[in-house]
Amino acid sequence: MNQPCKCKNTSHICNNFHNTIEFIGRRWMGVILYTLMPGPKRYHEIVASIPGISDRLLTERLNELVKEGLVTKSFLESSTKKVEYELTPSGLALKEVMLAVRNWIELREVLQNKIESD
Amino acid sequence: MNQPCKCKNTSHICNNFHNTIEFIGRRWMGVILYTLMPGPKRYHEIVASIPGISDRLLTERLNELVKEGLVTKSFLESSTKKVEYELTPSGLALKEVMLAVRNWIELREVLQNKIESD
DNA sequence: TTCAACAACTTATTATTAGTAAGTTTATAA
DNA sequence: TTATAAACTTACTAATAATAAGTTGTTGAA
Repeated sequence: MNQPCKCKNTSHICNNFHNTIEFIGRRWMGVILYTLMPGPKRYHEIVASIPGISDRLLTERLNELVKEGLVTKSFLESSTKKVEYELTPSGLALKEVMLAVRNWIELREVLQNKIESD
Repeated sequence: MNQPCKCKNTSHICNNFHNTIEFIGRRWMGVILYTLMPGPKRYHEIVASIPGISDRLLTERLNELVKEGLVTKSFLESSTKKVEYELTPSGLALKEVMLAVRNWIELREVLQNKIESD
């Protein structure tokens, strides 16, 4: 996804930032990462915890996450039909971003209410 | 975008979280917000600081931001053809999220290099 | 032991979103 | 007064996502 950053000497926006925020903002990506935060999950467990997601998109998003090194896929019990997905250290490190988003949601509610009551 | 959060009593993922992370992750949204962080900008200044963005999409994203109360649009000098876009307090509060994303990018580089050299 | 249901996809088709290009309107500058 | 620029708007094409159905191996009950 990203190259080593060379943004020190330009006035433009860092491409890594651009790529990253749109990558984790792709449809379902955020919630997939979020459900994996507590620990590894199997495919159908992810489906169960994300109402509305289609299996096609889930497969696609999980593949992208594996490709980017944020998630690992492992086969359980030497079976090709039992898989488990788990966040890598890089993936787990996104927790800070998730928390920042959650904090913002709460902060925003406060700010909007304040404005309405002015 | 969001409703008051009722997630305390469900095992599912918060819809506000889902909506929010995909809203700020829509194409160009992140970089538009990022360029507005230092202060208000005129339309053509935003175009100039985001290489590759089309004016159609920029207009669309700015309208969405205004609608969500993250940006205000004001007309300068009683002219209909000079506009300025500025972050609201809610919009500005997204800075924490942006910083978390930037931190993650750096952290990830460290983690990936560490893994490669193992 | 076979038949049904499940896990984890894959393929095909339709709908939504984004990108490109050209046109519009008011304002300013030469 | 004519040209250029600012800030859109419209029309059309390309890319991405959603829906629905089909595939392949696995497990579990009758």
